[in-house]
Amino acid sequence: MEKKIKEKRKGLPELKVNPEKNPIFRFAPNPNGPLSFGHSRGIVINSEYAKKYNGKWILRFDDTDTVRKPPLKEAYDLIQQEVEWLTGKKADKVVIASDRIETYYRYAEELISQGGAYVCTLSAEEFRVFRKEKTNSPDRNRTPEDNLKLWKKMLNGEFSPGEAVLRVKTDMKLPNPALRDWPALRIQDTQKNPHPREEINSKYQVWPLLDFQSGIEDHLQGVTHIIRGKDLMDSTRKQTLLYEHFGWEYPETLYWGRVKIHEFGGFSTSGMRKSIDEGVFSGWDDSRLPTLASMRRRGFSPKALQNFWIELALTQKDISASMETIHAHNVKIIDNTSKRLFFVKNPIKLTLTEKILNIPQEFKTRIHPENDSMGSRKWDFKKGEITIYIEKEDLELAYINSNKIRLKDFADIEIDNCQASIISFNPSEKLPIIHWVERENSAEALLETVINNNLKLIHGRLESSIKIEIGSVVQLERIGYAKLEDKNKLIFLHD
RNA sequence: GCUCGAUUGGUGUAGUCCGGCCCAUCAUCUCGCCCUUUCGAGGCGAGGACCCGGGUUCGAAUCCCGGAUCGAGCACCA
Repeated sequence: MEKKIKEKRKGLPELKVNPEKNPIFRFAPNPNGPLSFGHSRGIVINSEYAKKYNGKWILRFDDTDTVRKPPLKEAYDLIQQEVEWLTGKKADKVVIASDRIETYYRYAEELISQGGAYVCTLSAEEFRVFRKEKTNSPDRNRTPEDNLKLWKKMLNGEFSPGEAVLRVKTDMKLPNPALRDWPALRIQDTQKNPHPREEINSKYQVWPLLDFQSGIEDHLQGVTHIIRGKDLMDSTRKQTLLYEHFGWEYPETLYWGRVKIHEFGGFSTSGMRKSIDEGVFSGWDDSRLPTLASMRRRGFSPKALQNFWIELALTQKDISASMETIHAHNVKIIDNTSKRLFFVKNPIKLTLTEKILNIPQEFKTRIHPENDSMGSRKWDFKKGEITIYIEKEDLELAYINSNKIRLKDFADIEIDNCQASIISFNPSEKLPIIHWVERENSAEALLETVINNNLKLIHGRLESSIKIEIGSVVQLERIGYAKLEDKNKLIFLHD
């Protein structure tokens, strides 16, 4: 009698691994743009598993469509940088499909020679009828020799796009229509649509399709586990059929479901690319875009994204998550190190006089409320009278509190027509607490944020008592977290 | 239409293989309260779920049958 211990699983589920060899994972984006937030799931999951099982993971650029999803030249480098940012290190290996076209050709030829593939000269539309009727294409019975001749013609440019395609022989009676004699390589007019990588350009006009390229490459790289979206389930089945022709063993395969983020509408990489070109967005790192570039720019911690995806784990369920969850993860990481600062939006100027109580020489408060080791921030005041700024909205808040309000960490004041005076240093009444700045200890600053899906620059005054490094994330008290992008320029992260 | 796949609180997730330890886990969320000179963080408490219908069984979130719903694929896209 064995007592079964049920322990709650935390993090990623266990994988079937062969103890004899270290597993190899891969993530294969199309470099038709930098990475989107959605891509980060594939990177996090695959790299985490590689780490967990002491394996490797390969970053592979599946850049084999020069017409509909043309690769973006800059994306190759950008993606590698983003991967490094997200995982904290470079991918263990980088493979570019367009560098390996001739390898794919060799396997295509081998498959033709074995009678496992044939050149089909039916148009896509014509073939659709055969697929539907479960009948063989008239080209299916050609000998391997004849197919090889036609294949050479494809390579020599004797066919135009759509006139010939290499199909993997499966079985036209297969219940799943997607699997019936699926296309492996097709012709693209690379004169008209050259590959953006100069070394490739118009060099090839016969290009593998995803199922073929990916299937061959996974085997060549010794990939042991494929973890990808469930939209690629049929791809697994197609590739399994291809592996049977070659006598290869298909890797362990797992899937994740679709993810919808409430706040993001439907963005496709190609759609974003178009909008950026048209000037609708300022660039790939526009705050409104669900790209890694945008999240990185705003100051998200890569660790937060990792935790988010690990928590969602690996299920085939279609899920719909909210940015709030990601924010919650991020706050946990950044809060402890984020310096507190006052930023007054739409500042209203008030003169603080000594009508009731005198103004002290200085103002001092902690940089972080719980973390004393971060020290304090201090403002020196001139004697007699100083100029302070509060938010317009907060002035209204004072009006509904008999013109009284509490300046955070400082004093209760009474306001009388742009003149204010300290009525108490201790919180004497339950007054609303607001943030504020003093003229000599603050500077004009801009806060970039998104309002109603528009980019807005909010003018304000930022406390200048402590030096904030450019690129670091601070908490603007009562507003939210923001990153100092430049001197006197902040970009809003989240609240 | 055909072929896959999924279905646990508002949102995610654990448990489902090997039925009892599950009047169902954890996180997020919402609402209270506490602490705090932030609308931040923290603490405490509360709220809220096994898609439906049958069956098997002493016992079903878990096994079987049927249905519903959602999603994906059926591209010379990835």
